[in-house]
Amino acid sequence: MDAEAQGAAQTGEEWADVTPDAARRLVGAAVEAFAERGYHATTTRDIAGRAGMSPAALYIHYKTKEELLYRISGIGHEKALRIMGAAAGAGGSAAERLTGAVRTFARWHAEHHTTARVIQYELQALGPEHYAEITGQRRRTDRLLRQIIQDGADSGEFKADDVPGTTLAVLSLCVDVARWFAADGPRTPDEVGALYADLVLRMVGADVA
Amino acid sequence: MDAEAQGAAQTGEEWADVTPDAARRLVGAAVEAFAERGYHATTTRDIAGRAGMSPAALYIHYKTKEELLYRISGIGHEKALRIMGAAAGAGGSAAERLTGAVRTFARWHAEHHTTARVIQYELQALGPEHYAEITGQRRRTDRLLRQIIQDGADSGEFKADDVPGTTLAVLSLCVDVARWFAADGPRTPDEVGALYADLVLRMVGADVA
DNA sequence: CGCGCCACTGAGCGCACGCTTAGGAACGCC
DNA sequence: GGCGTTCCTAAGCGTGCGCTCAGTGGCGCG
Repeated sequence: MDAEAQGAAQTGEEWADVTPDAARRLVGAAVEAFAERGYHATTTRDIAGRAGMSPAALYIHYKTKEELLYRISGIGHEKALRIMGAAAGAGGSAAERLTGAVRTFARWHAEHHTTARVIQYELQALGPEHYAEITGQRRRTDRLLRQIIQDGADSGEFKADDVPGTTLAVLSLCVDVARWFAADGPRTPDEVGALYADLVLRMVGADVA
Repeated sequence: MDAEAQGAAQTGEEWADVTPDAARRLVGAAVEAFAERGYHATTTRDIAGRAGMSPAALYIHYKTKEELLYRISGIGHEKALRIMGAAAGAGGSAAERLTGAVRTFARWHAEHHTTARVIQYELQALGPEHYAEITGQRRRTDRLLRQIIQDGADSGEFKADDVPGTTLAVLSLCVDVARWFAADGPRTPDEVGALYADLVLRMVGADVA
């Protein structure tokens, strides 16, 4: 499965590598609840209920409610990092790599908008050391994208005066997809990815095909 | 005071038209607290404490904690709508109007990032009818921006294939400033406005000066 | 069959929440 | 001074939270 296909594939089992089964169901239930109402407005009773368990069962698998958020954030950000890494490591011109990166990154945020919402907008609920760890993961993702844009600027392929600023804008654009995207809306994740890749290529001053 | 200056001016008294004084202090305290920790993680005791009052004093001026958020959202969105309206109503080409709109809108979200954070990311905490009302205000802002982009597309000034999609992306970009902007960061609100105006002009395929 | 193991439940602890109520200080007005 | 109004506080009510713990059912294993 190449980087392009990875984003769209298997919406079904996003948490496949969480075991045992009960722990996985809890993660799924928590993501749903956190995305819908926010971390602080979600109760452990609600999470356990959605997973078909009693409230006490949650604490067999996770020490606290915060640890659930931490696990979700870790797995989610790792996935985001892998997507960006695959795009950055692919061959081709800077424009081709940027197109791939934005298309898959934006598409992932649309496709998995519930997970993305949680990992992008509920981070502040993490404890300080967990927060710092996740922030580090996020910085690595940023760096990969910045390097692509820097490459294009260096080679003259892009006309970007402010590489860090442009990187920030591109990431911000992709991440914010998680906020507004609705599964029953007029756009498919694929369409969002294509639109955003096109818009971003213009932003960096590449020749649009 | 013209539309361009309006955004940057008087960071000090953002809530000048809230009276009496105690009600205004409560709004200020609530915005600070909501922006820092989120609506649900903020307690009425915390808000009252920041405003230098006892917890009970809050309920003299506001019926519930939710009403505080509603008032903040209403005033904030009205301000955002006025900024966009001033830019849309200004004279000049579509490119000039779009530049002004993005510059002031993005700058406002940077300058007032605490307020903006609350009104853009805590809306879901509102009750259903308050939420619907605020959503209406937001749709009016969207429409103003879309019209500018549509004008440019119609006149051939812009090359935008997907006007609603481009509008969505531009708004998303500006709004998300509130999420990442830090007052002690490397960029001033003016710089953010200028950078974003430039990036957006490229996005719509206008000739960049 | 008997035993140990362990995921799980029912009941509930202690706490902090949103919000209420009774009462009082400060002030304007006659 | 007497009185009403406005704005506020101290105290606390009822609720639902995150989390705990003693006990249990069902399973694998000899």
